[in-house]
Amino acid sequence: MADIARLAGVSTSTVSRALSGSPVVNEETRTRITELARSLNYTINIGAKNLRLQQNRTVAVVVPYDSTSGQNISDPFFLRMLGSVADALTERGFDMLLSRVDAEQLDSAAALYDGGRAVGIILIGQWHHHDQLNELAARQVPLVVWGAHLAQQLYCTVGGDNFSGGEVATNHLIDVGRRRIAFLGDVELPEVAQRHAGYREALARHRLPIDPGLVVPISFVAERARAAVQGLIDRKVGFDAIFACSDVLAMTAVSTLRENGLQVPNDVAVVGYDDIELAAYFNPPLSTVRQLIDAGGRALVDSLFSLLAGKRELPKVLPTELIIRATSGPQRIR
Amino acid sequence: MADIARLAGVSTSTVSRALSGSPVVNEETRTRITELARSLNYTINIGAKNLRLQQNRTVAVVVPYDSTSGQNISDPFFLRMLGSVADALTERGFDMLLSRVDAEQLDSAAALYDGGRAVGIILIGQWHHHDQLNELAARQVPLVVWGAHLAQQLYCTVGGDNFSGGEVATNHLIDVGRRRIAFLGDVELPEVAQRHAGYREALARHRLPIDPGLVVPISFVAERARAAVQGLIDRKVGFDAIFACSDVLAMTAVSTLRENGLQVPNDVAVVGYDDIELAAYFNPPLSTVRQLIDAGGRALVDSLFSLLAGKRELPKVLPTELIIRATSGPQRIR
DNA sequence: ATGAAAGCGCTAACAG
DNA sequence: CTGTTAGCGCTTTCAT
Repeated sequence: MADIARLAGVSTSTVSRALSGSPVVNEETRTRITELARSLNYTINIGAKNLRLQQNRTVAVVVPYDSTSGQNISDPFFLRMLGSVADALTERGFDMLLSRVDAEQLDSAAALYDGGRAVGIILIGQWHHHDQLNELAARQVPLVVWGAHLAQQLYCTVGGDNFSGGEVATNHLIDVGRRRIAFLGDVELPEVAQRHAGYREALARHRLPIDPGLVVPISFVAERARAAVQGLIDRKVGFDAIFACSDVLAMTAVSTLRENGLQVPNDVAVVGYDDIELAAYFNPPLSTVRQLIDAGGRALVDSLFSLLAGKRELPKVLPTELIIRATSGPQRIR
Repeated sequence: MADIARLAGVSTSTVSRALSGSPVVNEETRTRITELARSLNYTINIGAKNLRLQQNRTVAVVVPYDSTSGQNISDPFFLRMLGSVADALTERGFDMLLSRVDAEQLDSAAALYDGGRAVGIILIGQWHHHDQLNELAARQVPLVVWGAHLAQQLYCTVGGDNFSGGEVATNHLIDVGRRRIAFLGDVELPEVAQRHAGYREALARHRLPIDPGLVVPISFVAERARAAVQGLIDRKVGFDAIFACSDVLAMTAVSTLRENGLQVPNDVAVVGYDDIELAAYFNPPLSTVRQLIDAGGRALVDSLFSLLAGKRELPKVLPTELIIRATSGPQRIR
């Protein structure tokens, strides 16, 4: 900037004013400075500007990784949510700092805020870290989390209606004549727990027994789903439907069933969760509970900005919708 | 920091030294200061530190979006590549600034570098912007691009061996008895163009005719693939195989074929590209050309750091591997 | 072992 | 309309 000033024969103040489009600076001088800056590929140093102005147009988006369970960033749902948040942030003219932090040390995510790196934090996936998140919120860290709304929760969440999603999916499976419905998903995770509650509610309403042997606790990793479904078959638990907590799990389940000579939906009906793009093109097309990904990303960003504006932001629950395709047809009588 | 200094009864210099672990500061003072900082949730202001030190540990990762073609960030391959780059950067202790910039104005990506926001740029997807990228490289912007290696290219690329990928896939389809192989992909894109060259090479080597009517130029969007394949069928072009330039396109194609009463692989064999996780669980399991995503992300980051170290970095071509599953079996004689 | 002072690149009073 | 000056939070000589 000093260079530009020297070359233009003015002071740095004038350059600063010209470049920020201040109306007070002479028209001719402004164009001269602007030209000069462009020709030198000069851009304002945002770091210095931020320091001076005590401002910041960056949001940290944190995708925790669980080093122990090998939970990584590869599930299409989370990845798409990331893209959706990126778009919403871009629309508002904010930069996005993407951070992978160890889930055991979420405080290090807060450091991005404490250190002035970002004005707030969006966390994608709440996993097991309810308490840590509450601590951050208690410290007034501007924070929005994609996940389930829990009791005594101090932080703001945005998420799908997991209870209803689980309920609607299970009701549907019962409607098509299924009685022994397996549940695939890690019930330790708040979102999955609520889907499981919806699942139990639907069973109870229809006076169907709840068999713990039908609940298979697996994380969102395809390879584990294969093993889990194989185990279900080998143990001869007896089941005529699967409700899986992600489409990837559901597709893996279908594939494993077929390898075992079981037909979908004739022998076993399957419903997934998320409605990722490929669900419609799967064979058979996958019945699933749709989550509003784009609306979700936008809502996360909206909530964060409300928070920053000093408003007390309530958790948001987005509607889910059952999409009935071919994997959940009625049972064939044989 | 001034607060800490006051509370600890020392000067800011001492606090700075203590917090950066300088050996010169008194043991007792250091612990006192460290404790104080922790209890106040104080973190060094990285912006100010960077300004003073003229350094920076941030890399900008740019995912261009093509507003005209509706090309968005949703293809699983690009999303996973993003995750892979994020991991590689995290390992090196660098932050990742994720930017969605309009593909028509890639210069704005360079602004992140010019403005000291990032030490370098990783661009995921070269699309049609060869010339713009060359300009940036000519300006000495540290830049690494995921894409195809082109002639007279000044910037550094990392990419798969697209020619070989196209050739191997096509050879395989010919080996299983196919003669009329449709090509699905936008040949205007450098990567796809090279796959297409490999495709032509394989056909030529087997003295098979190259029918331009079999080339369907579509971008990486599932919905378009459905229309394209439908068009191929309606026009009665006559084809017994499809080579698609992404797994999403391939899966959509399989789905569309089936809707039209065509069997895969009996009537039409299909080979995809990328080998995304779901390819193995598709029905039938999808034959595809595997790209090394994790190695790719790592290589992008490695190349950028070499560049930053002042080395002249050559383009890297990663091997691809044909994964034969069930969608490319031999043609059934009827 | 610690403090005082200067300066990284920028902006915003305040003068002129 | 433009220049001078001070200071954002930090590190680092140079003294003490």
